[in-house]
Amino acid sequence: MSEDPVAAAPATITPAMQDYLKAIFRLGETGPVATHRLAEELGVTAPSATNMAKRLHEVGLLTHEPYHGVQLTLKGRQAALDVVRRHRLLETYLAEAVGLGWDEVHDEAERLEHHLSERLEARIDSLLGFPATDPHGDPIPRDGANLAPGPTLLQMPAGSEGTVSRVSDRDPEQLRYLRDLGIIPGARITVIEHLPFEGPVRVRVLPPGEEPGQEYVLGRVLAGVVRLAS
Amino acid sequence: MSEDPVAAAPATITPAMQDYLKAIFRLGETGPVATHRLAEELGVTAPSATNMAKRLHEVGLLTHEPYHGVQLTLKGRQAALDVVRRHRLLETYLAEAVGLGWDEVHDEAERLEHHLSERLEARIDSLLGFPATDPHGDPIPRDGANLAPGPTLLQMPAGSEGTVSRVSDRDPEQLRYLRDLGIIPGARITVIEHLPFEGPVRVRVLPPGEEPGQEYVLGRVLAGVVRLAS
DNA sequence: AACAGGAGTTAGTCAAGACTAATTTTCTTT
DNA sequence: AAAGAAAATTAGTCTTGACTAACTCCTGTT
Repeated sequence: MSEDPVAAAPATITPAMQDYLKAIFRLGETGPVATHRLAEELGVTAPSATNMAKRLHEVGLLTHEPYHGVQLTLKGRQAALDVVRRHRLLETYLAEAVGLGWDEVHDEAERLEHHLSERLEARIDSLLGFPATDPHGDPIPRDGANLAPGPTLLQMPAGSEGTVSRVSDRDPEQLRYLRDLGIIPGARITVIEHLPFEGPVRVRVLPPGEEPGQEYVLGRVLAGVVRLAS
Repeated sequence: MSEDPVAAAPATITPAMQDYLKAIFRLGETGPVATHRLAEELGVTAPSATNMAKRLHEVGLLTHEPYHGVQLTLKGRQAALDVVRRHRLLETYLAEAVGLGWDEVHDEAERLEHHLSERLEARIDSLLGFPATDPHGDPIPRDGANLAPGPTLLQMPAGSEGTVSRVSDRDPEQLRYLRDLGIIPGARITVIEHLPFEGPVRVRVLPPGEEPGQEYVLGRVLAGVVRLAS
């Protein structure tokens, strides 16, 4: 009897968890994040980071490959975006409506971001006129969609599953090829494994409507062009 | 070496401690507070309350006479007033500046009150023009000064008339109901009669600005929650 | 190919704060 | 004055999230 690898929704994401997710999001734009970098970023010891990594892995917010760093799952990425959104919205509000200095807002937002209800978040957003960026010019994520175009298959750890959101439209040849494989927006896709030495990616594809699902191996160029919904 | 009986300043007062102090302050206007009342108020079990009482005693925020309840020390009372002040200031701000409804502000303030920096507290106070009372009519403590609450409708004899000074802010349902009746701070109210056998109370209400006045019958719970200016 | 040193993990501890179960005090009622 | 009920406490457990100490894995040198 082992844990479900496709872990259920975490009942609640504690403030500490939110801080870790946010830090991983910030550090992890390009690949896995080493636990010691995480520890350093958060000002905790290395074992604390490992420990939290294990727990976040268990609730399915990230994947933790022992000795090789952590990577957010789609769910984890969404949760991180939620926190970043609240943080930047608060910074904007504190600067514009409350009149705090732009050097003061970060610390205040850091304390409040974990305790903002959805109702209050929405109200502040609307009072500010749905701003696109915070006072430092950083974009404020909205609908989980805007900030990032969504990760490519290359960036997703083995085992993760998601829905294809878009496919680069540059090369008609590529597009036709991918369409023949059923890799089109809306298709469900599972990353089975990354083959070693910068190798290709094995995936299982479930085109919308079709059932059995089919396995393919995609070269890195192709895998880097397919993005999942974030 | 043992603990100093005249305990030193507690390094930090945790959010949980703040909630206990606030509840004791609210319940303890007249003498010691029984731990089971405290537990009930906070929605925890009796042992949890006893346990926290012991810890707060150790850091000198209250005195705990085993089997005979707790009482705030001066330091504890001051800490409680700080929390109450932040709570009521936040309620006022959320209602006046953010535009939340008077039945919504309590819950939001409850979440944020533990994470308000002194800087932000002072800024909000000044933005509001140093208000004396919150939207429910409760006084906002300042410099540790506090005020006696007026009598409730239950305590007023038939025939007496007065102005509503404050309404308990605990239950949004109650608040909406009372507001619909025009029972808000500033309304004129006359107690017509107390119905027999612990019965409800008949009152006439004159909301501020409105004229004719209207008669209602209030259950004892509701009547016990509406206070008149003293 | 061995190995040093750094990164990562395991094991064990601690404090806050909640819980249940069992026990003790105090109060009320006959 | 004794019995029961109600209130309070003790004892022991659990979870979260941090820590130190000790061990293991990985990698870049020689």
